[in-house]
Amino acid sequence: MELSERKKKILQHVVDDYIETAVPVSSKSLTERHLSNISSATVRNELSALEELGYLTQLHTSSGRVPSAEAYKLYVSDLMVKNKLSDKELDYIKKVFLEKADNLEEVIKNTTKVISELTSLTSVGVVSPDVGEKIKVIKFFRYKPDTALVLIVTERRLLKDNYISVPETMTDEQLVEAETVLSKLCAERSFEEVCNIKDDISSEFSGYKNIFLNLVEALKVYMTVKESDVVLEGEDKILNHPEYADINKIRNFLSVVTQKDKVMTLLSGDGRDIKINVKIGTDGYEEIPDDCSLVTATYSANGVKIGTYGVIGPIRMDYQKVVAVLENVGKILESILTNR
Amino acid sequence: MELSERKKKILQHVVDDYIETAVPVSSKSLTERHLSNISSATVRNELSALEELGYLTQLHTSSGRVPSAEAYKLYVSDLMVKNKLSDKELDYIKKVFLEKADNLEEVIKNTTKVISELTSLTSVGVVSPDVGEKIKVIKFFRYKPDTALVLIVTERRLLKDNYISVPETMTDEQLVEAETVLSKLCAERSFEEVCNIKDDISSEFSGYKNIFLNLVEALKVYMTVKESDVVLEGEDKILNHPEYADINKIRNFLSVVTQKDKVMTLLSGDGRDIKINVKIGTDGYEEIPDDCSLVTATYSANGVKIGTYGVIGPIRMDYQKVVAVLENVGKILESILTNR
DNA sequence: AATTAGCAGTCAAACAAAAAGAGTGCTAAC
DNA sequence: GTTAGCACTCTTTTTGTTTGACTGCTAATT
Repeated sequence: MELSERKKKILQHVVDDYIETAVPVSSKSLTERHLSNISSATVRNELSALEELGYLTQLHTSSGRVPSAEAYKLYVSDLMVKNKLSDKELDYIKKVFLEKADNLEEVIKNTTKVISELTSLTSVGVVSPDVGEKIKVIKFFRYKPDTALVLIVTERRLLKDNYISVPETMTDEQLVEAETVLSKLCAERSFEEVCNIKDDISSEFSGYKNIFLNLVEALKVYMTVKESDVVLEGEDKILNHPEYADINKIRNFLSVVTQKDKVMTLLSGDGRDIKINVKIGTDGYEEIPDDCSLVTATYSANGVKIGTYGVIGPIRMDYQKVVAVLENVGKILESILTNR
Repeated sequence: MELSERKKKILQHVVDDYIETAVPVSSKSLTERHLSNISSATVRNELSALEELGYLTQLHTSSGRVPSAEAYKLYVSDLMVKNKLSDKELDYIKKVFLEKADNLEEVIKNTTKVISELTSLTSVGVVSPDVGEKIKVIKFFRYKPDTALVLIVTERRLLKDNYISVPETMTDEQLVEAETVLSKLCAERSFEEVCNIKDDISSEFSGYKNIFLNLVEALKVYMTVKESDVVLEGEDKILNHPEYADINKIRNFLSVVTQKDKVMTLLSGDGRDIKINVKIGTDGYEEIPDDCSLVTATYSANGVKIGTYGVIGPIRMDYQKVVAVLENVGKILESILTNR
């Protein structure tokens, strides 16, 4: 059912005010602040109707109204006035991204830092797994007699956190040889493809079968999101929100947010095309406390999805600001990543 | 002034009980629980004297006694009975350290995880900077036309988080050449020494002066503690302590603990020989909230200090357990690191 | 001289009752 | 459809009272 214009307007003000003050919104305050042309009694009737429709709730019979999860959803999709960031904020974003960042990981870290700073919320970022990434070069670096560091250069980043064991009997020359051969084998293929050529290794490569199998294991690690790919920033920001005055709520929130694996499943869920994605309330996601929202955006370079970033915080968050920040950061981020 | 045996005993019980219950300790409870041979009135006299001496405080005139920072210090150094860990706990520690860990960083992460788990406190770990470390090999890996990854193998670890820029005009062969030459130059010298040979580069090396200068910059990064060398675990554990029921206290604590640079300065301060180092209350350390303690231990391999680890938490913490955990983890850690 | 019993005094915490205040819902008039 | 006005509800704040856990002190005891 479509709401009347007036209902929409009133609902918008309720959400606006509630986000601003964290106090249940009364009919009187609405007329005083925004609706001087109609009486509080009229507003009361409308509020009552909006409650009937499921957009508002009351904590008790004689309290003001609080938006429901449904109301927030409508607010974000329809009601909310899109905000622009101040010049100061824009400058801040630009400044941070001007800093030297040699690799994707640093860029993500900067991103979450900026977002958390500007929104005063906990921010999360994750790099998508490398499943479809094309490999450019593979390099082995033996630094212990039986262990070698694996370096993998892909289109977008340099992976360097994996080790394979090599036979101590293998000479350095043989290892270089293996490197050359396997690099050739993998070049221009995606992680997925490389993992699937397990069986038909031609005679040319057969001497390095063991190393290759180790390599495949290493690749697999990068094909699912790793904990180290999840970046969190400002976990403590939640403490500044009045509705989190209760220790148990904080504990609950932190227990979600400090477990990176939980955050991973949260973020990996949405592979949709929508740029900005808002999950309000549980929305069926068990991982989030039901008074939380998750607002995320995906970023891509040259049309390929690189990762997801966003904020997680109380359902009563400043969506105007959050969306504005995510959009602006997104723009800058994409331009940086595309020009690499 | 030396305390009488009886005073010591009473003080010990007060601290024990207070650590256990978090409730101010009364004369009656002391006689009931531990001192059935003397009357509560006598204990009251002793408590009063101990308060006079600065070891105990009262929250208000008719409350039980709470240990002062001084009392905790005395408790840890003199009074406390050293505890042994249960077999279960020992097994747990051993199990964790049996897991494969290819590098020092992973070992530290495991260490902090174990400590936080067993003590229910926030634990911190930091790897000492590499100032005096001897370099074994240096490797450049060009992964973008103008950027190369620097790999440095030292006695204790593989450093791989630094990039230098190289002229695009430089061929891969020249880079390998530079690598060989500089590796030779640096081998068996410490970071410090390498940084100081800036001037007298002999003609043999002079062709790579620029690269060398870049390399020195990279080395310098490892000569001070970096944020990524600081590991924190269980930041949320503080929420389980009853004296941290106040949001502001939590905020205060978390603001220290989430800023790795603050933790860095905290941990880098103590280069003393003492194995276990206890800082109770502020003790002049501005960084710690004054109702917190920091208990740390340094670990070394083959006589060289490798880093520091420990716990940070409320002044009322289970020092018996903390010390026991740190000592046991320390033993295992040193044996692992020494045998590498 | 050290110990102890006993008691008065103190203070926080728990409880209860009352008052104040903010809002709504409803009715009747406009 | 809108609005004024009032009764009603429920929270929050205030105030007062009681209870109980301690201590400190004094005077008696060992």
